[in-house]
Amino acid sequence: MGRPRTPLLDRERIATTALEIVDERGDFSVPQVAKRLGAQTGSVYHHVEGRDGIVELLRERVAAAIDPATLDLRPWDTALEAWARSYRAAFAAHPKAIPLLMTSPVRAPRVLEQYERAVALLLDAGFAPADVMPLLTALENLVLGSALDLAAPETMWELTASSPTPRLAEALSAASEGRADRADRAFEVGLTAFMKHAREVRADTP
Amino acid sequence: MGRPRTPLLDRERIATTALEIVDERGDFSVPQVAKRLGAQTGSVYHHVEGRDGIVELLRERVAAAIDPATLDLRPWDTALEAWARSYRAAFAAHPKAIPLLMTSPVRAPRVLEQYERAVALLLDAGFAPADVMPLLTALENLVLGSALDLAAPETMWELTASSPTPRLAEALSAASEGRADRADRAFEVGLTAFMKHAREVRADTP
DNA sequence: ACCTGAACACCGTTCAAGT
DNA sequence: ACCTGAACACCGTTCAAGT
Repeated sequence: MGRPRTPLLDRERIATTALEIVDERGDFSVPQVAKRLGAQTGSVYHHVEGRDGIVELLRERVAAAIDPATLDLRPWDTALEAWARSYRAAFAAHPKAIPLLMTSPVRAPRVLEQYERAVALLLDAGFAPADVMPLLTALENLVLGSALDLAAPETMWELTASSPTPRLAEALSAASEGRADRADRAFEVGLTAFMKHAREVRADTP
Repeated sequence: MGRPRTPLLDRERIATTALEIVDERGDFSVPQVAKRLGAQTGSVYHHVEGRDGIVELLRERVAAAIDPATLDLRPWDTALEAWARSYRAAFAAHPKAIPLLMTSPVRAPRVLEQYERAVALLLDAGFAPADVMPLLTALENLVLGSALDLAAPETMWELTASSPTPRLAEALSAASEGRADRADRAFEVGLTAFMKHAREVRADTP
């Protein structure tokens, strides 16, 4: 046995396969990845820092879909809003992966760089330095919270006869149907609220 | 062996022990719970629907700390804001448990009942039925997203020399120190924005 | 009814041994 | 350098057998 002529594994293929499995099943294991690539479980550890390393790879993969060009837009609020939408869309493309990726925030260099540019955007727009991080963190919370909603089970609001909830039923039927639709609308509400507040904070900055 | 004179296990003790372990280690296993209660692993399955059942128990436990009396406050915006704060505080009391509980939303009868009352609060305050669920879902996203932030690792913004981020560093040093503090401020920003938006939506409702 | 003890299939991780 | 094969400690879950 030993080493094959052409390598079976590399970080690229491991990440692709793991994401494939997660998209299908909502989770993955190292043996599953290895088997799908025709290798032994142990071999994976020569390319990647354990299971956690693969998860981090997935985080970077998904985050790579965030469009950095949004931050070139002007004025600042158009840019920030477009960035937030692109950020959420990147996660929405892999709904089953969201619980796995959500545990810790994306801190890959590529994303850190975008935060750097988002900070510059706000500072150059006239925001007070002390206001910038709380605003960006709140925006990140909004994006991740809404993405989590996207991953929630479909029968979220199963109304049982045991606990009567007539007003909730009324509000639910008045809302549009479909869970993606519902999640999208909630995101829009949150984003609208955030952007409006951000504009006011800037207007109040001397 | 067989059955002891006084039962070793019940749902109550299983939940308490599991939460204890999660608070300490950030995760738990069925064998760990059993061992701490002096029982065999298999015995746990006589009281609880597997590991997932225990997680659901934890969700209910943590959610039980949400103060329902907040929803009795008036006017409606005071009530809604107090409820959101209590909701988040319930999760904040068990930061290490958050990633475990976040995967699916709390849908225990006790919490569903509170949503029923929150819906009634908004309907009675004059909100349009179609606006209520998007608003409440957005508020839930805000609470959960901010709770997730609370569970994030401490060294979130580790700035490496490899990718220079001077503006980010500037914004970070201008913000107050401490991760809990930072997370709290971001939550306040989000909550302020949301409440302001909700008041405007109501004012625009005929 | 409640628990034991053993079994099963599956993990994540490490490491000597091979080419 | 890259992979195998085997090992280790640990899972979640089921179930006959005991009292």
